[in-house]
Amino acid sequence: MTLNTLVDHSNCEDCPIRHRAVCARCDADELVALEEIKYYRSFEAGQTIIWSGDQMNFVGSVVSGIASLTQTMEDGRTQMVGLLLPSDFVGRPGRDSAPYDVQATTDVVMCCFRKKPFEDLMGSTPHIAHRLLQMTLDELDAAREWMLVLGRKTAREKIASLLSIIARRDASASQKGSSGPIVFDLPLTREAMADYLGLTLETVSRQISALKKDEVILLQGKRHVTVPDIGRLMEEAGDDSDGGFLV
Amino acid sequence: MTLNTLVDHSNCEDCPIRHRAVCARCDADELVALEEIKYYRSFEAGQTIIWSGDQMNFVGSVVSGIASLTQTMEDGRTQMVGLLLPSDFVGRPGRDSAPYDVQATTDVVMCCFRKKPFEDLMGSTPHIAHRLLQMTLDELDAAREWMLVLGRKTAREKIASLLSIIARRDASASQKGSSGPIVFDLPLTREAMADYLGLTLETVSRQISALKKDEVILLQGKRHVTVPDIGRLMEEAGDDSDGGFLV
DNA sequence: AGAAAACCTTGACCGAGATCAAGTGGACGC
DNA sequence: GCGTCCACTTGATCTCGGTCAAGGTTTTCT
Repeated sequence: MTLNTLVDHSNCEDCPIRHRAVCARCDADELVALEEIKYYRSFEAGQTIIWSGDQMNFVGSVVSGIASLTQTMEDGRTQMVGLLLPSDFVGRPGRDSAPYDVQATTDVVMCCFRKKPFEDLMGSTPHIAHRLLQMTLDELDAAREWMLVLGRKTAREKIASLLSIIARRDASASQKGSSGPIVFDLPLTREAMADYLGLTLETVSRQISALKKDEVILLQGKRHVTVPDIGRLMEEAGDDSDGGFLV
Repeated sequence: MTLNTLVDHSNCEDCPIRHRAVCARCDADELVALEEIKYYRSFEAGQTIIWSGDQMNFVGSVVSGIASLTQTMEDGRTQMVGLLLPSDFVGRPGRDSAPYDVQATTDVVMCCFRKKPFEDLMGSTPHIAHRLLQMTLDELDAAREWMLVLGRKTAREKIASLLSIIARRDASASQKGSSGPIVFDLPLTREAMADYLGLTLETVSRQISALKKDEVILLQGKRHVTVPDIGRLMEEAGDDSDGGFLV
């Protein structure tokens, strides 16, 4: 899923601009070229960034906040099909209309590039095209991993899977390497979690309570989560030992 | 889904070799270069083509038959995450190990390219890299469309969705354009359908019987299906009028 | 041909998760 | 401070699809 930070930032620490999702290696010329066609846009929590079917005249990446990709049936059933975290890429070079809604789950800042010049740049810069292919392959793997979650896991396993992804992402951001407890704030409402997991919000609530009761997680308030033992959480998720997810 | 024929073959009718999935426009030089590194492999129905985690030293495309991508949990629960039809591409340039099992659902012939030379070719031929990006984006869209099926549709809708995809693919192959009945043979066992839809085989069987009783489909034997009214079938699938699926 | 193995169907029953409904608790505006 | 709203929790009940079991049909093997 786009839950992964799709990019290796390790050799890119002092990148002068914010679209590191695209510039894996901070090549100076590419950065200058990108710099010239970029602009920022802000969105408030709850706002729809792109409607399914809309013309998309930009591509870009999330700078801060969390956006979600959702599909909706006529009768209102909705399924979240991806989460966009900071540095994740949005848009499909070569396509003109969006295949699903993109919504701001929290307040979001995006760094956008006008599509046409970006595509031109891609044509003349194989490195960017290659990077984009790698990112898209990662997203495809993550989407397929999520198909297993949606199709075959129980409600409890689904919740554990989601928490485990978020926990491990946060761990890699802050307490990387250490095997101590992981602490984070849930960036999603119960309803958003339900839409991601193919459940109802009541079931999400019940299963979170159950995991709390069994001390797989600790809660302070409704959103602040402590995971005392990530291994235990991953067992609950039914994942094989090392996780499988590309986080 | 890889259910789509991912490539526009329309201007490629007399393509002299079989990897049209890669050569969207039959550029002569590319074809010659690809020709030099290609070879064929055959697999029998039921055989595993690639094991999850295996080193993959080739990429390629399906020439005939149907292959499936599946993920399996330790306890044996399995979820099919993609169907590979003729012309669909297999492999991830730039990656060395396979993320899921690839199995021959029917007898399969694949046209393979050794990975290293193929990657070299990609580097020197932006056109191929671009094509591959487009194909991967299509697969990503299809995978996400399938997430809606897995997460939010009822058993009956799931079956109708699958039949509808197969029917429309077959229709575009044979009776294209015409609005008459569509006839095809199911290329999957009930169990494979169940694995694809996140159901049990009993439920698949029951729902197919129900669709037959309601005359949404007609059956001769267990596999030969007639769809008298594709619009009706798509209604049953819960798809919006024009389908959504990129077939 | 006959036996065995796949593959598929149908029935009876059960349970995980949905649905319906009420209530809690914190944030915010007045 | 108090009411209102929103996100969340919890309970009671129902239902869809899973599970277990038996039987039928087609294909394959000997």
